[in-house]
Amino acid sequence: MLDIRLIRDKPDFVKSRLATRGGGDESKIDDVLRVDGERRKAETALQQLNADRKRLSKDIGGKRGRGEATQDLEAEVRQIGDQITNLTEEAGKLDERQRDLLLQIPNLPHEAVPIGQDATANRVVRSWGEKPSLTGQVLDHVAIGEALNLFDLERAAKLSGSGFIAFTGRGARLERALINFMLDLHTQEHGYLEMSPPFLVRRDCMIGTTQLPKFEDDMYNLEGNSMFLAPTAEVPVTNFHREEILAAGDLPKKFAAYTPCFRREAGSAGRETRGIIRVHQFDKVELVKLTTTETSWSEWEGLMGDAERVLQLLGLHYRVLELCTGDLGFGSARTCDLEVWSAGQDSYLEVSSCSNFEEFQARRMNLRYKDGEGKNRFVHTINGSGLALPRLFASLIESYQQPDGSVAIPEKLQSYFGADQIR
RNA sequence: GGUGAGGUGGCUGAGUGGUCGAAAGCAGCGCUUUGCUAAAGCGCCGUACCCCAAAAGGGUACCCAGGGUUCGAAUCCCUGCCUCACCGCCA
Repeated sequence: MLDIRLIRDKPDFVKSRLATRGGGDESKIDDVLRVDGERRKAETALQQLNADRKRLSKDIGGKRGRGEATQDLEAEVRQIGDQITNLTEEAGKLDERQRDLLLQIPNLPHEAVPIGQDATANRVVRSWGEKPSLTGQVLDHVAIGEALNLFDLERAAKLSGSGFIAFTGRGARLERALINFMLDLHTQEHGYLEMSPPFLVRRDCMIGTTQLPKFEDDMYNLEGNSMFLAPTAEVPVTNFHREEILAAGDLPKKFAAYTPCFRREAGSAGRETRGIIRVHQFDKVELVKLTTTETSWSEWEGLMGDAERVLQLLGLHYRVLELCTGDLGFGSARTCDLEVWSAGQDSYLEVSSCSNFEEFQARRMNLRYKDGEGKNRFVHTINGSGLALPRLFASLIESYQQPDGSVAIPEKLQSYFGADQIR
């Protein structure tokens, strides 16, 4: 959520930054300002009435103590009370309307974000490793997985419909090995605190991390819409300290969490849906940082490096893509995607989005910290997956497929997997 | 699911209808005095929002949340949420 004071003070700046996203959101700024003006007017009038009532009520108390008549005063205060009732309702509605509007406005892109309309303007920042040199027929992950019985898409569909996966046997073991490998790496070498959070979260949490109100159609909800299946561990983990005031000395806080993720993927049928690339439920190890204003950008770089390290240790070729303004997520100020090479698809595959939200999420969560001067400031939130499992899995078995149909296991993973190959 | 107890400022903890935004203590900050790793005294010490061009200053709201009673609610009533304890059920 943007700061209403920033919008009041620099409306043109806010509009021009929003305009770079190309979503037309800048038109909402005038609406917000109009409602804000009305709201403040109502609030000021209301406060005057409250002050009057307070003063007169005390007079009544005093007069009664002296045995004086108070009927006239009481009638006056009663009348003020009626006005207060009406104005309170009006002010409340305006306040709610302002909040609704603010929740619909995306974050301002950071000035370093390349300007562009869509994904074609995204910029490759760097790449690591080389595409694997595969000899013989190159299979995609579906063919490999089916040949080696690593997962069963047909039977998973029998259970839950299309878009679900069941890992089986060595496939399940490999997935688990990847999860354990990542968690151990992030907690033991990168200093993250492991967390195993609830997967079901309240509506307020979904608002806090910007899934709601805009993207409700993509979320699974239960219990009469009051509980949601988390679409990413970002939701429970980032909200963990919501409505708290942290000490600056306790920041940054770094969390690593493995959870399943649940997404309806409404409207994405037919897009990138082959195999296990886009499913309704997938496992992911997520990284979340809560930082101060001063350190958030270096922490963002660091988080990205931590996620990249997984790919490096697994020997997977990847590239880092900086998203342009038009492709940036709703709440993000700046995002880089990590994309691994998919030999089977002969293209890159997103496995992680590393985003810095600056204050945007913290304002929604009311998550603050006390800085060195004792002032309360909003925490900066950063997250990125480290990484989405099915896609990482797909890239891995495609990259390490052997001419004889087996799959080699990277050295770092062997102790977790318990073997050096799958055949 | 049942029964009981309870939710007050960073913490402890007073406060049962009127000058209570809230005693006191602890913690924290500042000053003074004395001065060997400290003590004493004094002062300050919540958050949000609004008014004001801004500062100064002023105001309103907030004692879990939402309603209600009342001229007036931390205080009385109702509902909800949460915490704790015990019982029941259960992986």
